[in-house]
Amino acid sequence: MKAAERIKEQKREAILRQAQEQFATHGFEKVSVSEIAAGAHVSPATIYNHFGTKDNLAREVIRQLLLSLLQRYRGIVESELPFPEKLVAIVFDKAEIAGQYRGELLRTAYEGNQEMRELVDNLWRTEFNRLTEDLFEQGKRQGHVNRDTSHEALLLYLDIVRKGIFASSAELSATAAHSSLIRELNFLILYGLLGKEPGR
Amino acid sequence: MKAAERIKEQKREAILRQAQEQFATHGFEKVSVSEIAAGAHVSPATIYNHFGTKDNLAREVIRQLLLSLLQRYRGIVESELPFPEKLVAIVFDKAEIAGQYRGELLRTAYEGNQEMRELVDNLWRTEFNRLTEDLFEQGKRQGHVNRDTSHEALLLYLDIVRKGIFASSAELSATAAHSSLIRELNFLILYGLLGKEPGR
Amino acid sequence: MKAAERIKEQKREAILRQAQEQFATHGFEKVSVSEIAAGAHVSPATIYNHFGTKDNLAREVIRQLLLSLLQRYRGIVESELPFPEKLVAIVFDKAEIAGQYRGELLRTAYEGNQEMRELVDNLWRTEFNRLTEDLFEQGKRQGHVNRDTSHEALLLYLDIVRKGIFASSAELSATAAHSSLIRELNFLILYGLLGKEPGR
Amino acid sequence: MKAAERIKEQKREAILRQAQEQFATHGFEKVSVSEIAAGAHVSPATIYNHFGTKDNLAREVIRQLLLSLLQRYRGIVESELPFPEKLVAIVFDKAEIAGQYRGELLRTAYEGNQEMRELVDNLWRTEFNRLTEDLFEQGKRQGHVNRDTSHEALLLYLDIVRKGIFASSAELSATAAHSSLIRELNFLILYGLLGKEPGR
DNA sequence: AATGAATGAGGGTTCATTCAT
DNA sequence: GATGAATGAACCCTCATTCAT
Repeated sequence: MKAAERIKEQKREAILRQAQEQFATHGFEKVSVSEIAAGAHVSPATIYNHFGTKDNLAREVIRQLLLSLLQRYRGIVESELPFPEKLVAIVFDKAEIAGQYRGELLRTAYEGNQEMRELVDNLWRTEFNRLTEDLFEQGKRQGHVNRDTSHEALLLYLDIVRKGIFASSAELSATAAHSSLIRELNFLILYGLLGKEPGR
Repeated sequence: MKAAERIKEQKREAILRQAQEQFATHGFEKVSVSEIAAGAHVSPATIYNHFGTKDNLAREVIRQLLLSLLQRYRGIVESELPFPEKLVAIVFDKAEIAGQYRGELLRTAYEGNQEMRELVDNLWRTEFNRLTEDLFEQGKRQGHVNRDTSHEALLLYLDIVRKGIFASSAELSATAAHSSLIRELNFLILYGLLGKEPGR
Repeated sequence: MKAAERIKEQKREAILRQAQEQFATHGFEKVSVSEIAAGAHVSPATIYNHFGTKDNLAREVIRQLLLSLLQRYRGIVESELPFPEKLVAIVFDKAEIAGQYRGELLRTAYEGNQEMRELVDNLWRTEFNRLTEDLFEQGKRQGHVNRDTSHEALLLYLDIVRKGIFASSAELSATAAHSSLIRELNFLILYGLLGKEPGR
Repeated sequence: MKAAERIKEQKREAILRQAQEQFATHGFEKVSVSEIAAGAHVSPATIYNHFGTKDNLAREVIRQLLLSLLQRYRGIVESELPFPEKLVAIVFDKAEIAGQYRGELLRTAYEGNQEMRELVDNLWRTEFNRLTEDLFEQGKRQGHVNRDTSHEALLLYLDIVRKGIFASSAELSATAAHSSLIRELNFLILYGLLGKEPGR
């Protein structure tokens, strides 16, 4: 019995891995269940036994993604890094790039399903935001961040930059070698278009 | 004969208008050619006479979008606004929000077609970038922008922030009323997370 | 244009004929749209262009059946036949046998669709019943039918016998040759199990 | 070992009970083997171990049904009721209503299987008919039934009325309260549309 | 040049059935 | 003997695309 369960679990994960990969590469609509099945060396019917619906499969992929994202995020926020480096780490966290397609996927999953909405709301609007507030509290306490700036605005800016980086990830990875460009980009994110580095 | 040509042109534009609208609202995959045809009071076959392919239609929609975008952009860059306001105008240009779905559309169009790729590359990487360089040259000349920062990095940052704002446009429009939040966001974009406004 | 419309109408009718035939022979669930399509020398997609849904197709089949049934029925009731022969004609009307499967089909169509329900209710409970009442009024006036028997009961009995004959049509047609058996059956329907023919 | 066999028998019967119930409620095609399995707290594979095929299961259900029907029928025929009441009891025997769906089931089972055909033929055309002949012999001996009417015709009429009542069972149960209607219906079955009750 | 009808290819999904455990 | 997992085949349906008119 143990062996059978292990095999089942392996298939389930193969399916999830394939789905995650293909959705990320080609988008939810462009990937057929048969393709995922083929990629996971499994019959389409097996996918339905496991997840019931293509939509459900997508939701499960998102759930896993969000959870792993949260874990990485918490790891960074609670690490011993200096505050500015935490910011940079968060903004560039490669794992997030896997979430590039979250926009599209989330819309599909989020709009179609009450349960999913609750999961995302709970996770994102509670856990993520709480962690981010902790982070900026640190930043303010250590004098890096302007005390007058509201948490709301900080959160929004961080989110925008992250999303923009996902959306640009193709170009970014193309120029990844130009580490000097990345350094400059970091600088712009931290000090803005018009800002000047304190010490300069 | 003039009349016949005018009618033909009107149909073509009705199709493009419908396509642009529906793609933006429901996404490329979710809109069928028949739906566009119905919306434009035209037979599906007519769409094929004009554009040959659904993908081609999408490409034409994008082409128009890019061209109009470029025009608006040029308008802002060559306007008489003070430099920081130009930046803000560009970043928030509402028209861009109409292009929110470009991500999805572009993928479809860009990946599938050599010609399209060339168009986008020419337009974006040439025209847009040249305009943006002009802009930052202004900024540097007027002392707003650090001379040491490369144009490449400035372009990238600007692009990231714009894309991030598209991706967040739902949340943004929800909180549009909170103009104080928007003001703070502007500040963060211009002066960064750690920066301090010169005069403060 | 006329030719095209004629061809379309021919295809539509070929589909309906095939559907009616196959549904009657094998039942709604056992017949696939592809089979009907093959039988009508048409692509499955064409069936969907014409009827939208397998259920809808079934509904259309029923609608036609009911309407033709009503017409035959009216023909009999309003004919010049003597009253007892009208009864026999109605009970045995061969066309009704085509409706053998109405039970199953009707359930599917009736339960699933408001519009259908209204059609059936209107046709059956209004037209059919009115005609039947006319019929029995004749019978009572001519002294054939007991004035004390309610129309409701007469209707019900007639319906039961008709449905029973559909259900037994296989056996009946097997013994159709035995016209003496049929004559006896007529007698039983008219005078019952215990009844005695007036003149005997 | 006795215990093991008893358990096996219990499962078999649970499966049959579930199958009978679900087939009667939703029809053969609409019920999946998995649903029956779930209802009987058993794995689908167990059903296949016991019955080999969904069709086989249906046949077994029918076999049981026919046998129990036969028993009830024999009970009525051999009872001490007066003849006319026996007729009424048979015609309205509620158990038959459970067989309402026999039409559909029988078609599936009967058409698909030689063995089944033989069973039904044996049971129905032998046992049932013999009992019915006994019944009408009683009726004739007691002077209720016309001696000139052939057994064949009496059998056929009885069958027709019974089948018609199944087919109308929905409407009948709807008006079940109107016992006066039922009384009238009985009268019509016994004395026909044109007949007159002897004593009246 | 425009159309309406027709279709091939493919998509999501279900289910009777099998098989290793 | 019983099971849960897996699957092949089929089903209903959609849609980009073509073609006769």
